[in-house]
Amino acid sequence: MSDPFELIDEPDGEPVAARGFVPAAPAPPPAWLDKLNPEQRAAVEATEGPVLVLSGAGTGKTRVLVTRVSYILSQRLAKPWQILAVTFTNRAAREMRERVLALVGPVAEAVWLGTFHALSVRILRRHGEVIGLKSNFTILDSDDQLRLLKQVMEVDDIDPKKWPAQGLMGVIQRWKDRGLTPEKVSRETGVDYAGGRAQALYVAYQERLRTLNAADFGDLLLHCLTLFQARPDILGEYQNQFRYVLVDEYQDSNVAQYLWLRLLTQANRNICCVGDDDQSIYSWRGAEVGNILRFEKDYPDATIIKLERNYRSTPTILAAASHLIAHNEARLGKTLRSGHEGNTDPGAPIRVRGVWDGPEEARWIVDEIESLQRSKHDLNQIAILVRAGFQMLEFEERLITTGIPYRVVGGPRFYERMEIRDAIAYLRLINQPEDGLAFERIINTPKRGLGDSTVQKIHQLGRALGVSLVEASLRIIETDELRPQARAALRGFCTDLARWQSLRETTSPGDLAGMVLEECGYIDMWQKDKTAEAPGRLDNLREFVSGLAEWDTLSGFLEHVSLVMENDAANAEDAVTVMTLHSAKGLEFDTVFLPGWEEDIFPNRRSLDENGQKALEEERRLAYVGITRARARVFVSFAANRRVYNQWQSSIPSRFIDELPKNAIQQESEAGLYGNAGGGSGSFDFPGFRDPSRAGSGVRRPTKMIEAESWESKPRTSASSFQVGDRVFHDKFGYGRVEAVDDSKLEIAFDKSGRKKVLDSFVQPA
DNA sequence: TATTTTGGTCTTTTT
DNA sequence: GACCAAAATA
Repeated sequence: MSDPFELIDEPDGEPVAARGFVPAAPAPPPAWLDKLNPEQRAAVEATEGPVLVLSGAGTGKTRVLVTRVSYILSQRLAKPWQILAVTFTNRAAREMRERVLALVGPVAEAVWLGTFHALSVRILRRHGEVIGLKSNFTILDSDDQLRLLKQVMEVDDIDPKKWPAQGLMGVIQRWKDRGLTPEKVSRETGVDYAGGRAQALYVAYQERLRTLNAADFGDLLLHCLTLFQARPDILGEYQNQFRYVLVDEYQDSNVAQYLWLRLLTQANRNICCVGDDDQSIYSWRGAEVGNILRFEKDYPDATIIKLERNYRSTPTILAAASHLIAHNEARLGKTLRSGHEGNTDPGAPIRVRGVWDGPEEARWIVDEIESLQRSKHDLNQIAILVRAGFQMLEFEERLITTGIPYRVVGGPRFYERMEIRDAIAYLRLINQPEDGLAFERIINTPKRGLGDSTVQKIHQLGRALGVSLVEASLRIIETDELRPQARAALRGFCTDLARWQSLRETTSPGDLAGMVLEECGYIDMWQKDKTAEAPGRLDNLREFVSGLAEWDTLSGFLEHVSLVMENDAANAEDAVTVMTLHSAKGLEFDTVFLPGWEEDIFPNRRSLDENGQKALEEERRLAYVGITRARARVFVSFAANRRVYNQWQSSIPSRFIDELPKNAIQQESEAGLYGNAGGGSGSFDFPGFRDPSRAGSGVRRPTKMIEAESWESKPRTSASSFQVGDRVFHDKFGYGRVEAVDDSKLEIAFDKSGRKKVLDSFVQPA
């Protein structure tokens, strides 16, 4: 790629002049600036001083960030490595990098661009010794964290039934999110966990991490803060280096990230934060909307720019989203309006459909996808967005049976599979012998006759001598502590490990991994395994090894794995996307399906129970995010019955459905289900559901639901023990009389709630 | 030590 | 109903 701005200067290490930098000869404004609207352009050109860009959905937020970086480079306001651009997700970082590269060329490679976590790692790899981390430290995933914490709690005799490790993990993580090291935890919420020992356990946990030369996710930020505070000289270097700082999705930053930014920017204050309070959906993870709300207080001289022109969605979709989000009270207040002025086409209405149950919902959605496919729609432009991961299964099944290609984002992740984690554990141990968690994971995988008792002994010795498990193993095989069998096996393992370690310098990671897995017998183990999933696991291992070939250092690969838990290859082909609403933020599609709009699912019950009104508003923001992902078509659906675990439960349409403007939606319900078969829209009631008192009027006699059911290959449930005319009682709806029986589905005229379809397992004879 | 059985938990969202 | 961890059994 050409480089019109001649920016590939050799790095000079030290910035020429930290402040008052004026380009010798200002370059003419690049042509791509003209493609911006006035607000966007203002946000790009306001390079000096603090800037807050309040950017509604689809208003060109990423474009502003990308252009701003490019602008700073093209105007020679800074060298590439003097720009710090922070994103929230790896995907956002990748996209931003690609787009900046496209605008200004390969110089952009040198920009410090990445997630908070990735950038923190970069800093810690360099200066970690200050806070006691060697530069090859391991980053633990949540699995390892939990395992480690369990060990710590066990030492302290905490009853895992009473105080689950997961709970303490949450407490500690929230502390870390707020930038609290163990000493700083005082009267914070959560100290009374585990009978008031939470803080002591936090201390112990951090100590264990240190001896393992490891850090968890929260530590990456936290250690940076400690480092900056302990060594003003190092902080000063970074402050000097980063002349311009840009932050994406600022509304999702937590306290630790806020402090991180503040430390790095307090010298020259050229910070530009972009965010949207209406899309703040991570408070459960410690995000503080307060950060964006207090920006003006922190920087009284801040320039504030609002982006409200939406170029993504049809006016109908915008109207629906705006109407919905207007139900929230805590807002900075922005109004989205269409960026295409004079456009008279409002676009298709949002289709809202009620169905009988989950499988029916999946069937309807996939049918719609098929018909879109027939009319030549790009499958990549279609997404099914669910509230929670478990909802995805239903759609996957249906997509598989119909043969429509799909991909699941954020689903079962490649690197979390057991065999992959095992393989990684081998590599981790080779890379970093102190990694005791990796050691424990693989010491007896494949089986070497080194069971619990042996591991316990190694542990004991290790703790007594204060050395790593590998070191302890080496010592213990020189003694008679272990039985001859175990001793020989352990000796063999140690010898192998030493040999692999020595090969690390001379062998590529890919070759090394292949060799290790072969020699340790891991491949063999799965080949001997006759279970159904064994071949798949071998495939995964093969893919794993070949994927490794792209890396030239082992540590580089391991870092990638721990920061990017997804397998980002193999994503090109035409496929429908299935993912959670959370991971959909920042993306856009022509067509979006939003299933499961039912009370307790969406808004999520647990969330509401825990955080009440605040949570409801966050759920509503999530709905807003979902709708605004769509350019042209939105489909909302809800089912009258859901299977939860093994039980059927009847459900009520989500309150968010009522919050959509009636003139923007087209309501449709399954024949017989809501009494408006034949497609009359107009009224936005769902008789018999929302307003039981009116259920009687206009309810057409339900047609049989078997038609749909017969598609299922599942065996029929045995016929109901109820008969027409029986008096029954239902927990939710009270007393009633059975009007019709269809397998296990009953149609019942309830005395108080009108006529409903329910499953026989929910009623009892009255 | 290895395998089977039981019992408990899961379904909120992720770097 | 599926998955995991701990307990019981071979």
